[in-house]
Amino acid sequence: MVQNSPFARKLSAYLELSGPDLAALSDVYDRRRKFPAGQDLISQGQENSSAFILMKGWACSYVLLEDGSRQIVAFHIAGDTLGLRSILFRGSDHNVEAITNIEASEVLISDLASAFGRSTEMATAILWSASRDVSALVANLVGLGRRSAAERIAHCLLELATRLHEVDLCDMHSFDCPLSQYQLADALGLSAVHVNRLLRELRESGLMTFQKRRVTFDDFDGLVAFAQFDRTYLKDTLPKNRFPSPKSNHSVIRPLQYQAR
Amino acid sequence: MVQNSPFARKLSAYLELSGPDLAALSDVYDRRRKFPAGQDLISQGQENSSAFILMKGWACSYVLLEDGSRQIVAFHIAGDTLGLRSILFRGSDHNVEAITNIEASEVLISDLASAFGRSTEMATAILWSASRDVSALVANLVGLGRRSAAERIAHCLLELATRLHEVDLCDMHSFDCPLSQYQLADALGLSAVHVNRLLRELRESGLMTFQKRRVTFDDFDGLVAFAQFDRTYLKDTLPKNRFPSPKSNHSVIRPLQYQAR
DNA sequence: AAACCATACTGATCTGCGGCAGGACCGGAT
DNA sequence: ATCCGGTCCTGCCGCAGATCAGTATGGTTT
Repeated sequence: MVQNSPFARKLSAYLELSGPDLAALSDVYDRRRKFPAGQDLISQGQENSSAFILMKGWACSYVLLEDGSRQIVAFHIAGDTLGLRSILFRGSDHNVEAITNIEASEVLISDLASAFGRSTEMATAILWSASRDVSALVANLVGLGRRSAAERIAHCLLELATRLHEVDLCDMHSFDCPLSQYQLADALGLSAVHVNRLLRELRESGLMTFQKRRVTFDDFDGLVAFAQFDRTYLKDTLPKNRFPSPKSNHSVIRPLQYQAR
Repeated sequence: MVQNSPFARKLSAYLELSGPDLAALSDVYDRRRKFPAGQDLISQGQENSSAFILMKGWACSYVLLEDGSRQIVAFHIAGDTLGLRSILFRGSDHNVEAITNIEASEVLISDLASAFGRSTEMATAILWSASRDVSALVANLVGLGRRSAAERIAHCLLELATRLHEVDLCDMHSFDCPLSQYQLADALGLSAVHVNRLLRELRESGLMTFQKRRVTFDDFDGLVAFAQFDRTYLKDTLPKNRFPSPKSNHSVIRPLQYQAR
């Protein structure tokens, strides 16, 4: 049950979780909460905000600017951590909003401390997981800076597909996507109108279709080429297995076999 | 000596480093290396790449795209960590280049493990430091998505000034800046030509001057308003002091007095 | 001193994308 | 059935910023 949770599955790409590790995670899962679509879980400036692990549904992190425009920083799906930075800071530097109805487990700072105390590997696994999120962030930043609008759209949806695939929510041909064109625009630094136009162009060129909350890749290879999507992008972030195995007897470093999944 | 290193100073905003902690850091500092301006310390795809702590000079992280354009992801100054993600991954997902001649200390994965094993606070302090870097990344991403070119330039230079101020390399009125207009353009998603024009406009409007490798804020308050620069931006990332103090007797959590510096 | 190269700087022209305005469609509330 | 708010879709116009095509300047090498 707990082993099958999306977060445990993510971490287990890095190390094999032991019984006590899983028990610690299940403490967190007991603090499960539901939020309706549209509600903010975390607000900018809010002090002592919580962190969460997203169990079900979609969410996004975003920042509001003084002029009223907003920039979505990341989309989150099952297994992602939400607002982990915030619990280390005095106040949150971003908002997190539920896109669909969601279920999320609250993570207390004491959970983090106990996970870190549990074993060096556990601490490193969490740092590793956080680092993957940073890699995604960097990829988005590069897109915003140097890719055309159409490439950004294609890239974003390909990346989402890849991440959904990791938690078995996408077969790499099509997936259900609850995002509105406005949300896509806010994530990609575009206007909703322009997103609409480009989606039509992508559809007419036979590369992909995004209609009725569903994304379909009509010409996957063509789309990958068009978006200059790096298929190895997630593979590069696989863990090294040269971590020295120290005194801890809780966890066993798992050899590199993640690719075979 | 070691206490005065820029990285130790950064971490000591979070916790008071104990003797053994400092000793561990000094091991790292023994592996100090020099790199000439223009050289890559870390290359995209490179396996088993190292991480570094930048001791002196400027560097930047960047990504190259297939079409030859590049996006600079972050500028690094003294005290910043370089390529920390890479040592957790199989290959680096970005390049790191020396902008000036630099001195950097190599960080081995065993250093990271031993720092994590040292104490829960040490592990959390490193996570905290990494989280601050992520916050800066998010701020850049927001700028690329939603700010005008001139705002981005102003914002970027104000942010650099703030960070330099933290390590006593800037008096918040002017600072030496080794960046070329090309590098600024690559960081802000602009063409060098346009950066040049906008720097002239900023100069003519009396807000700031960037000439001869030196940035001067002619009208600091005006510039802050123009760039919508959030002065509290770094304050929000100050540590909480509600971390539970556990078994470790190495380090003492320092109360919140960082602002008073 | 000549040659070279990197960077700074400028003007003319082109274009990708935003802004606005308006219409179609749909599901939910009354 | 009617209203209403949200989302999708389209056409037109204007502008921010890219691209091209240079000149100027200052530092380094020979």
